[in-house]
Amino acid sequence: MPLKEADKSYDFKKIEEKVQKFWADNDIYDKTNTLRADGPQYSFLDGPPYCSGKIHLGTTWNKVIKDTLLRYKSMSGFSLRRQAGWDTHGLPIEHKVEELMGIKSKQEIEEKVGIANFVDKCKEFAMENKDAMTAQFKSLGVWMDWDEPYMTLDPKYMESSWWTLKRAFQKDLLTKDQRVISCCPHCETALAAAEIDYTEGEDPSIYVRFPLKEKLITEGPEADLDQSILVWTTTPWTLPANLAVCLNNDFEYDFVKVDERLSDKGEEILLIGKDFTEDVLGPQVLIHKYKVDNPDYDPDDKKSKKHMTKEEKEVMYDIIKTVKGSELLGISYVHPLLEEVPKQAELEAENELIHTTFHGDHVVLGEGTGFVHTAPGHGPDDFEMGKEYGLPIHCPVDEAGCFNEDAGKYAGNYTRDENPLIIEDLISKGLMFKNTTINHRYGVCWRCKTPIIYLSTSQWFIKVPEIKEQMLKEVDRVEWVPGWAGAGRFHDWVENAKDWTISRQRYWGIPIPIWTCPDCGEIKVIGSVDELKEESIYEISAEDSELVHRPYVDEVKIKCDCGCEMSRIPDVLDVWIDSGVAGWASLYYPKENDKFDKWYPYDFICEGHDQTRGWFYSQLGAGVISMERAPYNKVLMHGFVLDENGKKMSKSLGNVVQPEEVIEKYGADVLRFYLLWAAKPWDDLKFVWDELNNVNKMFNILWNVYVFSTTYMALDDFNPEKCILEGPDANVSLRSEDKWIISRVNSLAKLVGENIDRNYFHVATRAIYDFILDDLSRWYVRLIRGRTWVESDDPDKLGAYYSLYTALYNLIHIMAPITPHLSEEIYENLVKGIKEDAMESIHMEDWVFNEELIDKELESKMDDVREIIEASARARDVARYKLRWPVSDITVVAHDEKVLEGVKLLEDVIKDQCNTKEVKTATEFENLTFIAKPNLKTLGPRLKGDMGIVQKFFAQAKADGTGNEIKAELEANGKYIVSGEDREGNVKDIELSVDDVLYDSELPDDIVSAEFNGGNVFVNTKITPELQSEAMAREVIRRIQDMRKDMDLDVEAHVGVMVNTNAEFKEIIEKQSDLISDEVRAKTLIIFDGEACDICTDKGNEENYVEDISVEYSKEWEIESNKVIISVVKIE
RNA sequence: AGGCUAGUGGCACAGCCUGGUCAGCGCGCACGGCUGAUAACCGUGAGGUCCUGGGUUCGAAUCCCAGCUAGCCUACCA
Repeated sequence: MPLKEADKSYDFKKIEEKVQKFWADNDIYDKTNTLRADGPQYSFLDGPPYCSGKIHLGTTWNKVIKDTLLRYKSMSGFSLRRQAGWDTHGLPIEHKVEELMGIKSKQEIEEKVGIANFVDKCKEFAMENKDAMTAQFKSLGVWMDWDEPYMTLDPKYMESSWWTLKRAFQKDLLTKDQRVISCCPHCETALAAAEIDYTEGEDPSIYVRFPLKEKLITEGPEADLDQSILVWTTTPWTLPANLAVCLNNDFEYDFVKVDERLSDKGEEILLIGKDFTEDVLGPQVLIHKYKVDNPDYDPDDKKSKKHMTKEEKEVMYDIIKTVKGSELLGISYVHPLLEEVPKQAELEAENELIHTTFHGDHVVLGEGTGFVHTAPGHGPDDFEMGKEYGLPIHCPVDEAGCFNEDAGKYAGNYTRDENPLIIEDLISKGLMFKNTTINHRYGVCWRCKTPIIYLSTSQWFIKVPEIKEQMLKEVDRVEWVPGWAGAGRFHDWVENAKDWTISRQRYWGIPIPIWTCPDCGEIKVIGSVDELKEESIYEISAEDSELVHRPYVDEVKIKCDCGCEMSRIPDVLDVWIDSGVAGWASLYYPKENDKFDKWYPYDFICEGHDQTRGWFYSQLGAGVISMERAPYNKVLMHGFVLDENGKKMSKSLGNVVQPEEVIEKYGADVLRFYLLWAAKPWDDLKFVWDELNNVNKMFNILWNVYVFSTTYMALDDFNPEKCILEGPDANVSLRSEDKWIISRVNSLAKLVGENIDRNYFHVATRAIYDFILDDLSRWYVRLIRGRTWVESDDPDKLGAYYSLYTALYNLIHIMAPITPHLSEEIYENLVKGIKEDAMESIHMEDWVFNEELIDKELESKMDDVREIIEASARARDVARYKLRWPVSDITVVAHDEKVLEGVKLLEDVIKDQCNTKEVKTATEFENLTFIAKPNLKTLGPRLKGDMGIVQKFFAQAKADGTGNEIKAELEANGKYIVSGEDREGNVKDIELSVDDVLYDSELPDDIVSAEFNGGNVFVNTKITPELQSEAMAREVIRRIQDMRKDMDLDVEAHVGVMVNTNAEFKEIIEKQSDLISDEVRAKTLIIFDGEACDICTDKGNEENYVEDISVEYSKEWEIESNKVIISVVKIE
C-alpha cells in the first residue's frame, strides 16, 4: 500500500475516533502487552480514584502522566501490569444514595430501607459510576486494564484487607479504646484525620464568668465583690460538659477589679492571665486629649499658640493583685450552667475534683484568658487531662450530635443549634462578660461538610505510633519525585502520626472482621472467608460474594472458647484502609500467590499532593503492618490543576473546566500534551485556554509538515525501503542539513526518553515543541523546499525525502506515549504497508534512537549558520534589499575558527537561504575602508607645536584614502614615520606608535552588515545586470505562483504563460525565461511588449461573461514601477 | 497558627541548585516584510521595582532572614 497524501487539515475528532476504534477492534492493547510479556518487569499500581461518576482535570492529569510513562516503558521493552483501580466504598456514595432514596438518617436506613437494600443500591451506584468514568478515561486514550480493574468492593479484594487487619491484631497493633475523636454528626460516624476538611467560618467567641465558690480576696474593700474566673470558648455547646478549668502553673494571673465601664455587672473581680488582660479588657490607662484655650496666649507673640492640648488619664481597671498560676490550683468554681444541667451537680457530688482548676501544658499564650474550659468528653486534650487527673469522661451528646438527658434543659437538641440558647442563658444569669464572634478555620466532614464535633466514643484504632520508626525508615528508602515530597512534607506527616481510627458506624464498606464475646470479652479477628466459614457456628447460606458485605456477615456467629456466641462488631472499615491495601489486595494476596510473587512490590506510583495524608500514608501504614515495608519504591507526587488565576477550581466559584469540554474543542492528544507541557509535574498547573491554543497550533504545524511530506512523497511514490545510502548501489545522497535533522531527531529521542524516565515530562514535551516548530518546520522544511521540486529520482531529492521521512518516523515514535492517537494515525499511513518490519500499531514498536547518528558538532554548526542567515536577513532588511533578489556575495567574519568551519561545511545552505552567489569567510573584513586620524590625547602633549605636521599628514591621507596602508604598516612594524615641515620650514620626521593613531571605519557603498552571536555578516548589495535580471525574473515567478494558487492548480499541473509589459522590462526578464518556465511549470512562455496587452485582457463586451479562473486567469501587476500583465492558462 | 511549594514584561513559562555573559522564550500588541507548508512564516519595536523589605558579597532574579499573596498539607484557637 503506497504512501497516501494526508488530509489537508488536522481533524482530531476523526483521527481519535478512528484510532480508538482501531485499538478496540484489533485488541491492540492486549497485543502490545503480550508482545512485551517476556521483557523485564516494571510494576505499577494505579491509585484508585473514587467512583464519584465524573473525572476532572486533576484525575485527567494523573492518568495522562501514568499512561505516558507506561506507554514509554512498554516501548522500551518492559513488561507491564497496568490494572486500573476503583475506590468504591464509603460515605460519599452512601450520601448520594441517601439523596437518591430520600433518606434522612441512619435510623431510616436500618428500619425503613434495610441495610441489604441500601448496600445493594450503593453497589449499583458505584458500578454505574465506575463505568461512566471508565468511558471518560478511555476517551483520553489512556491504556489500562479497564475490563479487569481492581475494585475495593470485590469480595476477594476485601478478604485481603481482612488479612491485613488480622496481621495488625497479631502484632498487637489493634485496639479498642474510649477516646475523643472527630465525628460527623450528620453521618453519625467517627472520622479519621484524612476525612476532615477545613473551612473558614464564623463561630461565637464568648468570655464567661465562672464564679469562685470561695472568695480568694477576703480582706479590704474588694472582699465584698463577686469574684470569677474568666474563661473563653468558641463552643458554647461544650459548656454543659465542662468539668474543670485548666491554667498554666508558670503564667502569672491578675485579679482585676473592673466597674460598670467594662462590666454590665458593675464592680467585680475577674481572674485573668496577666498576658491576656490587655487583650481582653483593653489598655489599663486611657489617655484622653482635649483642645483647650491657652491661658498664656499672647497675641503679639508669633510663637505663642492660642490653643493647647490637655491630657487626662483614665484608669479603666485596677489590678488588685498578681499571683503565679500554681497558687490558683485546686480552687473551686460554680459551674455556669448548674441550674440548667442538673447532672453537673450530681457529678460534682461524686467527685471533689470536678469544677476545680488544674494545670495543663496545652494552656499557651495566644487567644483566650489563660484559663481553659475543659470538657473531657469533647476535646482530645481535655480527654487526656481527664484521664490524667481522674475526671470522668462525661459526654452528654450522642453520635448524632444531639444532647442526651444528661444535658438537662438542652436535651434532645442538636448541639450547635443550642449555642444561641446557651448564650442567652449565660447572659440572663449574668455570667456573660463579653459576647462576640470569631472567624476561624474549623474542621468539617469531607463529604457532607457538616462541622465535625469531638466526642468521646469507643472506637477501634491501629496503634500507628508503635510502627512509626519503621515507617520513617521506609519513607527515607523510597525515591520521591520531587525530593522534597518525601524528605519534607511526607516525613513531617508521618513524624506526627497518631493512632488511626479505623472503625466507622456505617454500612457501605468493608465490615471489620472482629468478633467479640459478650461474655468473656474475647476477641477474634478473621483473616479470610474460609476461616470465617470454619469458625461459624451455623451453616452459612449467603453466597461468598454477598457474605463479606453487610448485613450478611453480621449474622455469622462464632464460637468462643468460653462457650458463648461471638458476634461481629457492627462497624465497617475506614475507606483509607480499603485503598491502603491495594498493593496486595488487587493481587488477591494471600489467597493467591502467583501474581503477587510476580508484581509485588511496585516500582512506581503517582498521585497528587493531597495524597500525602491519603494514599501515600495508608499504603505505608498498611504495608508496614502487612509486609514490613512500603509497597512502592518510587513515588511521583503531582500538583493540582488550578484555574487561570491560580485559584482552586470549585463548583462554588464556578471556575471548573471539564475535561470533556477540552476534548470537544481540541481533542485528547492536545489536552494530554498540554497537561504535560504546561507545568512541572509537581507544581500546580494553571489551566489557561490560550496556552492550549498554542499547543494546538503546534499540532497544526506538525500536521502541515506531515501534509507537505506526504504531498511530495506520494507524488513521487517514495519508498524508504528502496533507499540505499551507501555502497556502489547507493541511490540516495545526504547533504549536511539532512544529517543534521537526523542528528537532531535522535538527540530529541535521547533527551525525551531520559526525561520521561525521570518524570520530567515538562522537559520532554517542551523539547518536542521546540523541535517541531524550530528545527523541523521553520528550518528543515524551509531548507529542502527547493529540492522537492526536482523531477525524477534524483539522489539529492531522495536524500531530502529520506531525511524528512526519518525525522517524521522518529518523531511519531517519540510522541507516541504522549499523543498516542496522532502518532498512530501518521504511523498508519507513513509506516504500515511501507516498511516491511512495521508492527500492527506504533505502540508495539520499540523506543529507539541511534546514538551514532547524533553529531553534536554538526548541530552546533547549524546553530551558527542559522544565526548567520538571520543576520544576513536583518542586513538586507536595513538596506531594503529584498531576499528575493540575489546578491553576488556575502562575507562572514568571525574570530572563531569553528564558526568559519561551519560556514564552509554548510556553504550551500547559506548560499540558498541568503540568496547569494558566493559565501566568503574571513577573520576580518577586508573591504573596510579605514580613515586614520591622530590621537590628540597622546600626540598633543608630546608634539605641541609640531602637531601641525601630523594634522596636515592625516588630512592628506584621508583625501588620498591611504588609511588602510597606514594601518597595515602600523600593525606590521608597530610604528609609522611622518615627515613634514614644521613652522620654521624645517623638515622633521615624527614617529607614530600604534596608540597614536585612531581609525574610523567605513563600509563601502553597497555593503550592509549585521552582527550575529559569533561575528558579523557583510552583504554585498551591488546590482549587476545579471543579478537584476534574475531578481526581476523572481518577481515575475512569485506572481505567477500566486496566480497558480488562486487558480487552485495542482502542484504538478502545467500551464501556459503570457507576460505583457514594456520593452525595457521585457528585455530584463527575457534573459531568464528558462528559469521562469522551470519554476512555474510553464510549457509555453511568451513575453512581449506593446498593445498586445489588450488581446489578453479584452474579454469582449458580453455582460454574462464569467471568468473561470481555474482555466484561464489574467492579472495586472506592478513590479518595480513597471506595469506587467500576466496571463496563465491551464494545460491539460 | 505551623510545614512544604510557587510568585520573573498584559498572559503563560525558563533561568535559581553551581551569584558575574545588556534577564531569555512563547503568546499577545505595534510596525514592516514574505507568500506553492500559507488559519503558516520572517524582521523590528514597545513593554520588566525578577512579590516587598532587610542582610551576605566587589557583585544577588540566583544565597540568607523577615513579611505579603496563592496552592497543598497539618493543628486540641479550648
